[in-house]
Amino acid sequence: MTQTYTIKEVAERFDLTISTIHYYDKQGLLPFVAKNEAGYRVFTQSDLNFIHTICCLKNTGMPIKDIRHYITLCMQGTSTIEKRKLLLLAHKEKIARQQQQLRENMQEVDFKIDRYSSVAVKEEVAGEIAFVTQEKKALGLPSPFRQ
Amino acid sequence: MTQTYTIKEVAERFDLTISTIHYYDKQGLLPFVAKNEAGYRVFTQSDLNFIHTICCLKNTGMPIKDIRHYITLCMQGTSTIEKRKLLLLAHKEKIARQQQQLRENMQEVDFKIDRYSSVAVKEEVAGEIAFVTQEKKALGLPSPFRQ
DNA sequence: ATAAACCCTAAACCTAGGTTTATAGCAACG
DNA sequence: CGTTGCTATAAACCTAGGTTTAGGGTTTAT
Repeated sequence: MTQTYTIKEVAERFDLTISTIHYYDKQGLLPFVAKNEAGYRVFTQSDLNFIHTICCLKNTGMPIKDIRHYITLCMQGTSTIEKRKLLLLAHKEKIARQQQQLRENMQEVDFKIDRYSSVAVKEEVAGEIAFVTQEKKALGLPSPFRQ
Repeated sequence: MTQTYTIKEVAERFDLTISTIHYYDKQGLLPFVAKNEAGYRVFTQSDLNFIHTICCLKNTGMPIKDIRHYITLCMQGTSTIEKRKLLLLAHKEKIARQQQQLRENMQEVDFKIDRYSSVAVKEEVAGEIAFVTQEKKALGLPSPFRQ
């Protein structure tokens, strides 16, 4: 017999809550999930494949309405293949920009950590405080430190 | 004379809106920004340095309350250097996990794009649809395609 | 056959991170 | 000196992405 999964099993497998799956269904992300006579959702293996894709898009910051658009295209058969590809290519660009952004900011954080790891860090930070204070003073403004 | 900047200039430089700067100030992210006699914010060069750091932390997903904590530590002088360093090290780990997550999911997206770029894509997708439909049918469930 | 565990929907609620609106005080230009 | 533009605060409003609650069926284990 073909295996099926309950909503609880799916939630555990993808580290989602049952509520989140309900929410995704209501948002039109799970049109492929069927229900049994009792009205319970019945998840098949291919449903899990779709949900894996949904999580992948979600984890890379795609908004729910765009994921819905992608899934809707998938449900429309082979005629939408080119559209799906373009949608994913555009998303790939977005991911690449996120990666670039993270790389740049990671460098800044690393730079600060390095500074905080220097043997002369106390002197350096004290010097910075002195500079800021002097800059403010020259303008007749109060120092922001030790409030 | 030491240069200063208006809120508008700061907003433009960091690609924020004036409202966002007001909001950040209200959230305690800008305790270092002084005001002139008229109550206008006066931004110095070192204020811009702090704001640069704030944007860097924000762009890597640090929540506002954590940024506020970091800034508060900065305002308390050299005694908090170790705490600041630990805070940034923890954040660096979070960035690294985000990078790992993006890398993995990017691979999946690439894999899908490759599939959609195959010469036999139409046959492959049709086969997938057939498989899903058969799997559902075996369970007495309807096919989700072409709704 | 009944308690415990599980599933359903609908609707209210929540949080983060802003944005908008209303009202009013300065500033700079012609 | 008035008009236009910039700035301020407070408070209401907004959006995304869920979460919680309420009320009610279903399934499973004892």
